[in-house]
Amino acid sequence: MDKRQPSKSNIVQSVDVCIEVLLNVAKNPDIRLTEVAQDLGETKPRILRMLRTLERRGLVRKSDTGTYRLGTTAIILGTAASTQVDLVRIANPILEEVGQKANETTQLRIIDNGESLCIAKFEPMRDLRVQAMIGRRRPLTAGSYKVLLAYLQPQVQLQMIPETLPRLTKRTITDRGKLVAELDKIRRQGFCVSYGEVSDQLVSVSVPVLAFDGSVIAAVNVGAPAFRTQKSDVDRFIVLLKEASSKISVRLGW
Amino acid sequence: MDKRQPSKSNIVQSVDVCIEVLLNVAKNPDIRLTEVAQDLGETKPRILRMLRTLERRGLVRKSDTGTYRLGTTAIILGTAASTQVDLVRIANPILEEVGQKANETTQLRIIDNGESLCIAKFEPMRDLRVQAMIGRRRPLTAGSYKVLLAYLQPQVQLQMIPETLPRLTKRTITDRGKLVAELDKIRRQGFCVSYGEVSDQLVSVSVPVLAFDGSVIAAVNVGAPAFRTQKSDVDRFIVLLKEASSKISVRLGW
DNA sequence: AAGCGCGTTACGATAGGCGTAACCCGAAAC
DNA sequence: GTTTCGGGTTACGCCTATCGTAACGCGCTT
Repeated sequence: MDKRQPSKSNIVQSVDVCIEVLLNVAKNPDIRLTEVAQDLGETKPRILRMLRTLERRGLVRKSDTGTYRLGTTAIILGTAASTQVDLVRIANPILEEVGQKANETTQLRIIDNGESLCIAKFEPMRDLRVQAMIGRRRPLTAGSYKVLLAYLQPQVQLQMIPETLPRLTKRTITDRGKLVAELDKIRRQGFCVSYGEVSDQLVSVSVPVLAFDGSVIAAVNVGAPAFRTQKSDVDRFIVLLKEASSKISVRLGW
Repeated sequence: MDKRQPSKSNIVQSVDVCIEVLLNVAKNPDIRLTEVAQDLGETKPRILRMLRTLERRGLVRKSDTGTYRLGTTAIILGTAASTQVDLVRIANPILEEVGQKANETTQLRIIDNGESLCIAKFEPMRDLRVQAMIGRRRPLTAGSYKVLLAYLQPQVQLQMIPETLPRLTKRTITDRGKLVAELDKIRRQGFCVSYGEVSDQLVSVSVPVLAFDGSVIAAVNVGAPAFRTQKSDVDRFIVLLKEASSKISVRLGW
């Protein structure tokens, strides 16, 4: 999969390492110099230079105990980004609308690096709700995020499905054949409902967001606790999500 | 101002340039390679390598017309950052609370590079409201953000005040002597109200967030259209902001 | 056809950045 | 108290990653 060309490349290695450092700090708040160096297999002086450079620009901040976190410049970058990435900018108000109507958590997910990645979300104001998190990754093969897989070209699809399917709960599909059959069914019906495949006691409904040529751009999703979700609710979610999906497609320019 | 030490430095220049590129793309969405190179006074091949490296990691995205925008990784970085920067994480719900009660826009601003910088905000749900933007900078010498200046050490304060004060509206203070006197008054009363100093027709109220030692960390702010803001409203805002400020101070650990 | 300007590639020269080694310092160990 | 350890930091000489020049392709305008 992840084939990085051995040395022949037109990228700047030190910059690339520095990005790794930044992402590492993002993932592990309050990490120390030595840990970063170990994680990335680099030397301490090198990482120190990188962190100092990042700190000077406010991308990371060093606490007085010597640990590193992201800094204010990263916040600015992020908010700028969410207005610049069309998909997110357009989907955000729509996710909120669906979330308000369903009174449950909604998400926008894309395929990234063989996984599904949450890039926008809405959580309703109620005590008990599904927790979503921008940046969180999930396998493509479990839960209703399977829709992302279902609309790929067959050969791409197959190479996205790993040999062994990770089992998250007892309901997770772990047989490749069964999964492919399920994907076929999803494509025919245009949505996917998952009962406790990712987390027990959670229902998840997803609908694909399609481009003009039928290729899949993203998935919109409602997640809810199973105990308060009737069949009729699921049906309602599907309708809401289908509306949302086509609204996003249109506003993206098709 | 912008003094970069000639060569003696323990930072990685290529990384530093790359950050400049990133910030440049953030500020100018849909910018082209050549423009970036010109803006930064660098050669095109160099910037091309940088952009490619950033693109590979999803920090920027190249459109099919050859323009660059921030990418999804930047969004992830940003949301991670806003949970990692203590001040922002703590202030956000408090800003929302004040904003709901005042039914006007609230902001959290810090001193950054001789300017005031918005790092968190809340906008109420009403048709006409003050627009706030994370990342937007304003001079320290105009508007109620003067509170940030008012609580600095006198000598630091003076060196933050430029020779000539930028005039934004006819109400902006442009005389250094008058400004210093005003700052003294602000420090004594503990807040600052600005009527149309930054934008005509806008009222802005700010209260400092202080550390245990009395040094200023940030400012919390309410901004509102003048026509619907009575003296009594301003007084109410001041009370709300003072509560908010001390709540933030406490939750920061003092 | 010629000219322009953008993005891109190739390549040889060089200085930027690398790792090694050593140092500092506080905390833990003894 | 001294010693040891491990974190962070500095110094410096070698080397290669990275740079800029120059040239190319290509689309659009003239």
